[in-house]
Amino acid sequence: MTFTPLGPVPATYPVPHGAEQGGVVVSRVTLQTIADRVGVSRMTVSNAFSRPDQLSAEMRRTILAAAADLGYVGPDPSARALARGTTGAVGVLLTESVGTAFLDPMAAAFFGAVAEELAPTGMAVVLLPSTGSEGTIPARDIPMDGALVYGCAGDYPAVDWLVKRKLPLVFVDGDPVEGASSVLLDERHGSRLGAQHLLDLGHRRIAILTMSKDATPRWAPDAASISSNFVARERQAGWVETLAGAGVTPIVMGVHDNVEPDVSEGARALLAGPDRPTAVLCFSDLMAAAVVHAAENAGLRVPEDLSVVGFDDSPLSRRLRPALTTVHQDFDAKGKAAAAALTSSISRFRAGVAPAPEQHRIPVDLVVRDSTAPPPST
Amino acid sequence: MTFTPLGPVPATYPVPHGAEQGGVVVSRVTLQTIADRVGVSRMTVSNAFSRPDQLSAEMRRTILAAAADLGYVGPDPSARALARGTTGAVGVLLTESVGTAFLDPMAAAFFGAVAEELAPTGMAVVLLPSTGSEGTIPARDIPMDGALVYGCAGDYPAVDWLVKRKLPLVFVDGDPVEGASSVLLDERHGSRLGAQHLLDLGHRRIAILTMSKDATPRWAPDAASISSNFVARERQAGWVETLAGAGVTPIVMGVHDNVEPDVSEGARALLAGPDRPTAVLCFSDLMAAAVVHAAENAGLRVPEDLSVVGFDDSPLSRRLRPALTTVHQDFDAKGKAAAAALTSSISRFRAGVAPAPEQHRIPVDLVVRDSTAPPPST
DNA sequence: CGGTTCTTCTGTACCGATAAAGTAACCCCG
DNA sequence: CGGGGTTACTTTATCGGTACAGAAGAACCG
Repeated sequence: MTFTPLGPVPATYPVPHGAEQGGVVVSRVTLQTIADRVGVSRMTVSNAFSRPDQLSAEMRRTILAAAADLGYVGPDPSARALARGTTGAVGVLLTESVGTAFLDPMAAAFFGAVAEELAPTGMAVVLLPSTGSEGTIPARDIPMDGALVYGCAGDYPAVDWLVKRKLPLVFVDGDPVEGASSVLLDERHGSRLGAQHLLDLGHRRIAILTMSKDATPRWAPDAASISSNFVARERQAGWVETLAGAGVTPIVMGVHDNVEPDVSEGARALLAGPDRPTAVLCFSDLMAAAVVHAAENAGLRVPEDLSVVGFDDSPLSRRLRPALTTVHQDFDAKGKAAAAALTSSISRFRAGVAPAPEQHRIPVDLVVRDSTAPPPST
Repeated sequence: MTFTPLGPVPATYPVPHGAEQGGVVVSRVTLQTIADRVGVSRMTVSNAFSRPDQLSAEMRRTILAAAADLGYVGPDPSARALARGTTGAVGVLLTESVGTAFLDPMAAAFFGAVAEELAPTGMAVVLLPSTGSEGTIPARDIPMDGALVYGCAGDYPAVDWLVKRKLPLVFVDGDPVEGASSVLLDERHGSRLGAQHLLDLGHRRIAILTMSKDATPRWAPDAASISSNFVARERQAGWVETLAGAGVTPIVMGVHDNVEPDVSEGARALLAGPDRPTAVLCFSDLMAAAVVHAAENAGLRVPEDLSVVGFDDSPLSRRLRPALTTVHQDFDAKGKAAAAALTSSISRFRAGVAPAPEQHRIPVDLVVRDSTAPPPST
């Protein structure tokens, strides 16, 4: 085998497309550069990096050495993405601004589980800001092989782009689009358990603290003002159904975002209102924590004067004093299921096989701790 | 203006590269397809999408209509990335497995802040699993315009790939490589404040609960076993320095990951050990919470029997009973600074200007709440 | 009315790779 | 010694765009 001797390399700062840099034009190192240097075809160099079984070990060593010498890192990811038709990344779309989504510990934990589960496949997760500006729309413009839609109402514009791109999609905690896979919690069952628990303890004056469409906390007696969010709707249905079965009509308070300070304000408003409840069913542990806090400030004891039920069983709920009675969800299982559904959907797509939507439903259960008790005996 | 009439479109499921699908070959819709249909050059169609000012409004409408009719969503992101040399995504590299990183509320909040800050520029954030398998290494293979390196030791292999790629980089909470920007907390000052606070209260038997290299909690009297992590090193230095100034030698306990259940085990071990301290300086609020919990279980009152100082001032610290004395850090400012440094670095790079590393140092301060008091008077 | 400047489109030349088919040399074997 | 099967490369044909330098005609201007 013959190849030209390896010379030194200009050590100038390379810029995209070999543009000018400090007066010196640096041509970027590509497969061809290496091919020329070693005296083989470009394809052989490509194979040295991407398909080692296609060439002799010796030639591969030679090529890799030349590449290292030239400061070549590996095939350009963008070019490879175009040529191969895959990018090695999947998107995650969030309804809320990405910032607030990460303030929700359950959401964060979910992403972690997804990313973790995806890591062995070598896929990275892209967070898609729903609201790109400057004319760029991430859901439309970012290269990706598929996407997870987390907690989004189906009518969301960004969801539309993803659908139009015909990307493999998995909907998590939200209404799925027809023909796509979904991973949902058994929300309604969970909220039924919570409501039944309070009824069993003897409570009759029960409040609900949940998500609403409005920007500021407000009384939300009507279904219309409940958040159009799938999760909020399902939980609401479970609570109202169960309470109605016992002839109880709940007081409903809605807040806009499941983050501080919204939840605290909502909790305060709820307890300050007329006809104070003896128990509160909360949309999340975060809200439950806020209610406990507000109760403390109002001189109420939990659970003696006020029972509080959370939702999620986040790490927070165990740390809190009193430890929170809450509905447990397995975010790890949720993340795993979502990641698995997505990868299977992507491989079907690549193989040119028709999509086969999967519907996963993650079970939940009630964890009774110290924040609930029978109502005061007044 | 003339153009051919618009006909119907085959409604078959398109696959990458116009591959075969159920026996029918569907050629993918590209700029050329639209150009042919409308009777203009491909370039004009490209301009209709990417540079509206380059053609008449009327022509643009016509083209967009034809595109919509053909089910064309927009220029293919991968192809565009190759041609333009930019991808619209920036990476975030984490030392830990991505999963555990998201269990740390401060880390999650930081990403949120970054993503939020980046959203207006239309950039998406890619989470890079440090350990891709199957021969793919995300740090090397994912298309991106720059990256944030979060809390990574400088000798990390994935960091190496990023450096070799000559991507614009910003190092956050970790040793920066030469020539790159960095965003760091004033860690040492923070830990000094915490230590001084305990000394001022009169404590002399003080323990440190921090990160170590070992997989299981253990006594870590020597500097060598402290985590090689920049943050751990800096905080340790601040604590030890300050305590040494008062002639106090701390008891040091190290845990491997800043997540449950590691921290709980470490806390338990610390309090169960000989010569129990009257105060503990913790690496994080999470650890502080674990110490408070462990103290409770051991029948100790906080702060009467044991003072606890956290680090981070996470939302948790305010909720906890007793509310935590801790070192406040502004993760929002950190995220904003990191995002800003990265975008500026990227635009320099694009312009072909030499990099101008920025060094940001985010201030911290001590927040005294209810978890610290003078030592028991025994 | 000739010259300059817009506006609006077109042509050419990449961007940096991969897939699939083709070719030449070699090896084994009856 | 000719045919089938490997191995090790090379050739050819894309992948789907964008940048930039024209070109042709309309508009402006003193």
